[in-house]
Amino acid sequence: MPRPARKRLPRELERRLLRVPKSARRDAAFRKAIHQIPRGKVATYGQVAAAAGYPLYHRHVARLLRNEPPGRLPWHRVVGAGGEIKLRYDAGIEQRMRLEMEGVRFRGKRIDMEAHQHRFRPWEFEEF
DNA sequence: CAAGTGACCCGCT
DNA sequence: CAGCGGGCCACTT
Repeated sequence: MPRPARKRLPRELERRLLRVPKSARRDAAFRKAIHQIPRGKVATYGQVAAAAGYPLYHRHVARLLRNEPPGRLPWHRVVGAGGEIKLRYDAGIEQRMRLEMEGVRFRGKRIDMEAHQHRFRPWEFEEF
């Protein structure tokens, strides 16, 4: 008896489910969320994580941004809770300047979140 | 394998 | 407002 032909999953599905590590899926979701933040708006690490479907993963968003090669993501639009810049030294200055260039206004050390909070649309992140 | 660490966050002093 | 502790999870030591 010939071996019954084994059904093969569609390539794309297989790649997503089997080949791609979980962390890569997460990071992709994080990047996607960060790309959604428009000029002049900001979101916190925690909000990005939650919008990407991974609440509690705020630290991972930070780690991604730290490792990500510069130039691809609008990294400066991701801030700490309450609109606080978490980067230190020069990096912190740069982030603030980039935001101010986009019209983001600060009250003291913090961003005026009332005015610049980005609201994610949940349905855009229902994965696959 | 345990302990420490981080572009975090929240609650409580 | 500052500092501390606990929580979180992956990575490093």
